[in-house]
Amino acid sequence: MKSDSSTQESATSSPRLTRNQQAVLDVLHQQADALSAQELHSLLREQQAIGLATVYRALETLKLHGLIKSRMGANGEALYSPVVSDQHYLTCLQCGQSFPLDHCPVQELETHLQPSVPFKVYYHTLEFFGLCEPCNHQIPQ
Amino acid sequence: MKSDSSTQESATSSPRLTRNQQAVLDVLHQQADALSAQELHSLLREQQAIGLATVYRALETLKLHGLIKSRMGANGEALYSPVVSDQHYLTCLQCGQSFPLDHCPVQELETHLQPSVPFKVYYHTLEFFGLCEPCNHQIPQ
DNA sequence: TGGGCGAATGATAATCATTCTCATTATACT
DNA sequence: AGTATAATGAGAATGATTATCATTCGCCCA
Ligand SMILES: [Mn+2]
Ligand SMILES: [Mn+2]
Ligand SMILES: [Zn+2]
Ligand SMILES: [Zn+2]
Repeated sequence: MKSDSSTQESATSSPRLTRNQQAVLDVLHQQADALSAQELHSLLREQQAIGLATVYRALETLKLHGLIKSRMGANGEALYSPVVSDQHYLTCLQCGQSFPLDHCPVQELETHLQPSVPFKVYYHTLEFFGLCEPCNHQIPQ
Repeated sequence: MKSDSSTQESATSSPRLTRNQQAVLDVLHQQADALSAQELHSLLREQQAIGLATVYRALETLKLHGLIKSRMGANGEALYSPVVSDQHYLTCLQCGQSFPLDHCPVQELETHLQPSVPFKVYYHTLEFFGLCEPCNHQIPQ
């Protein structure tokens, strides 16, 4: 179970990925949940030498190629995941916990989407915010 | 059309807002587009003395009360808007420009939502990412 | 009406994820 | 091999957001 240098298909034509970009993408594909850049860096370091800046640059490139997406974590860090994982969450505004939805409510909407401007859609983000059961009770007032 | 100190109704029971929290909320209601915390601070300063920290604290409180929501701007700053404005965007991954959608595709979905866990939903965020027409051509490869 | 107290505020420092710089190294191509 | 170009890493810089902490405000009640 290692370096699948096969993870390629995407929204773009033909992404020529560097070894590091491919390594980042592979780790993201191996993980069940979204990872922060720094978590990614730690995981990658277990197998090879790589700088943090390179991880950030790889993430930027992969995102521009429509291969990965990101959402904002509770503590102000971006969480990255492959575009193919169409996963959404209920997120608590108080404690930051995220509860996964069991299916995407806008899957087919994206294809039917009729933008008023020409635009090439790679992916979407959808998230519901509110209060989880415990937090809903201990809210002041 | 000015300072409605009446902007109150929300998802929560009875939000007792401070003068500053109300001022922040009022400015957000007056603006057509989402504002960053620092833009808000500048606008508020035109009418009254208020510290930047207070603006951030007001935003946090208003968010916890389900009165406002935020999305990540292109340059790493959070953009705040009232929850009542159900507006979504196509955002370009390359240049950061945002193009508004003309209607929300998940409006009624939110009410029908059947979470696997008890959860009080205040609002949702939905955004489509990709490349705008100009950027789609000048992408390397 | 004045005192007391907890919440709110503001100035400022601290935090910390992300980005920038720049010297070095790998890669592609002839 | 030799050169041009892109990628990399270490570390410094950036900048939005948070934490501190001393001061002030709003509010209740004797
Ligand atoms: Mn989806
Ligand atoms: Mn909506
Ligand atoms: Zn919670
Ligand atoms: Zn663009």
